[in-house]
Amino acid sequence: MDAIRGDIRSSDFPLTGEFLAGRLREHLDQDDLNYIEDLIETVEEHGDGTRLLETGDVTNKSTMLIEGYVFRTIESGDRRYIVGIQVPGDFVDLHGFALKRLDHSIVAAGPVKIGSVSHESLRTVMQDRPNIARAMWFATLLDASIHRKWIQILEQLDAPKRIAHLYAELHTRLELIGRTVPRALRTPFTQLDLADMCGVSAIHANRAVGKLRELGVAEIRRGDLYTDDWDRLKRYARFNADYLYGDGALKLDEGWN
Amino acid sequence: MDAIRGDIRSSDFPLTGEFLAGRLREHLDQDDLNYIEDLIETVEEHGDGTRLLETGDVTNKSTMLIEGYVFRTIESGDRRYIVGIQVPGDFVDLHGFALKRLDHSIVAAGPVKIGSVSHESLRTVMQDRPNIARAMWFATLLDASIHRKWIQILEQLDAPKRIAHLYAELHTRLELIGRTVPRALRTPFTQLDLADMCGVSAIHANRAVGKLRELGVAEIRRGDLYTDDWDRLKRYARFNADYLYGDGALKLDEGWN
DNA sequence: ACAGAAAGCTAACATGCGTCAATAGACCTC
DNA sequence: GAGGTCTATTGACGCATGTTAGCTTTCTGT
Repeated sequence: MDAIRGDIRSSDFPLTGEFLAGRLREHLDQDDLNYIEDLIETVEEHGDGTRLLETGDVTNKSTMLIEGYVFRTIESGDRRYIVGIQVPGDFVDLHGFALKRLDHSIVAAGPVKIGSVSHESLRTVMQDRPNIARAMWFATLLDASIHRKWIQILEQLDAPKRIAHLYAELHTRLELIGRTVPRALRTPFTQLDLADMCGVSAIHANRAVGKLRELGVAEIRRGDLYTDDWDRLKRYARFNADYLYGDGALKLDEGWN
Repeated sequence: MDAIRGDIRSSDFPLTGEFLAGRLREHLDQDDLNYIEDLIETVEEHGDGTRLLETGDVTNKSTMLIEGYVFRTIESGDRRYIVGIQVPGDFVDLHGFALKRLDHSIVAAGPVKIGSVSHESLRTVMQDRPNIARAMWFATLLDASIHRKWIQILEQLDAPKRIAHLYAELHTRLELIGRTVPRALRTPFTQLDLADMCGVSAIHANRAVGKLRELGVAEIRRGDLYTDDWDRLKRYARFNADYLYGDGALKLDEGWN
């Protein structure tokens, strides 16, 4: 009830359903997808920077991102560190269903549309729809796999390559939900956002963006990336998409329940 | 069957059960713990550096660490990046139960003792013991929380503080399973291991260890850390244990099944 | 159209970290 | 206990990144 804060611009409009359940999609049939759509009880829009969930919050519902991007952030000192990004179709706080309090905050990156599912409904899912429950567990494991990749990226790459890798990852994730356009990737990220994702200062993020431009790898303007050659960008960033399990590596062959 | 490689030094000896199920422990009763102990079908010992599981492996059993430490590693270029550490009582590849292939490797850090649970048994657990299934899901969510903290640490701290934070985390995790000694924390880590965890060169890890010594924060000799003042070390590393959910933040108050 | 605010850009200098080279200490094997 | 190997250590130099300061461009609201 109080977990969602910020300015609500409108609410209660229809879901497209087009990409609903995002990466869970290929593991589920139409019946499952309808079932998930029915779980969503309320839909809201929020503006840029809205703090949707706060570190330490105890929730009684979970949030699915329908439109836009959100950041997972950890605050320390007086600075913000971005530890993850979610794209449409992702549940942003499924872990809040099993863990009492949240270990990080969720902040809107640009305008967002979100749907809410009560934990009570999720409990019913766990009971009645093992397929969907399994797909949801898969989704949290996929988040963990992405976290591990981010750790490696921070350990291995310099700032320009980190930024390139970030966009490469987003491009692949958006491809998986059919949300890409040919030669660009549009985001509302500022250079400060990029800096907070890459663990560098805003000024150095600016240098890094400049280097990508200079090298001809990509042109980034106000968050929007333009490139004629995604393959080159991905090679430059040493990007390998395996960790995103785009081929649907959920074990469904052997029913558990 | 072939997922476990390396030199097996002995096998088939009794479990102590003392810390069995590690961080799951406080969420389970003695009956549950006995049940888990019975799940473990084989116990093996392996030497330092043994590659227990390989990126891309498809497994039909999951591994619990009983003694020692293991690294989660991602290899890229010709270098190894450590993206996580497990301590006794942790399942190291529960995600291999839901995901077809593994996104990273598991390598023994020093000598280890591990137990194996078949995925067939786990399927039975999911059906018959919702309490335990829940605790296992919790364990994978806790891993994700630790991953997020590592991301933040890499973004925020310099090398000396990263090393201090690493030992602070291990100290707290070992406390949770009753495995600490007063003024020290013994590990088999080399400075190269520390470097691969912190994303710096081995030489810089050496400088960082030197700085901790110089500052009087801690003395690290061949992986073993000595300090008279854990609080000071934790303050120096800006360590806050909340992300480890040591108070047992699993939502058990409302049964799901 | 204008003014203020937010975001992007540039330069100069300090520090963290990588690399190379060389040495010293610890452990292992015989 | 001698030799070899792995690990730890030190110094010199260069690049990556942080910090401060100031400036320019773009957005936004009126």
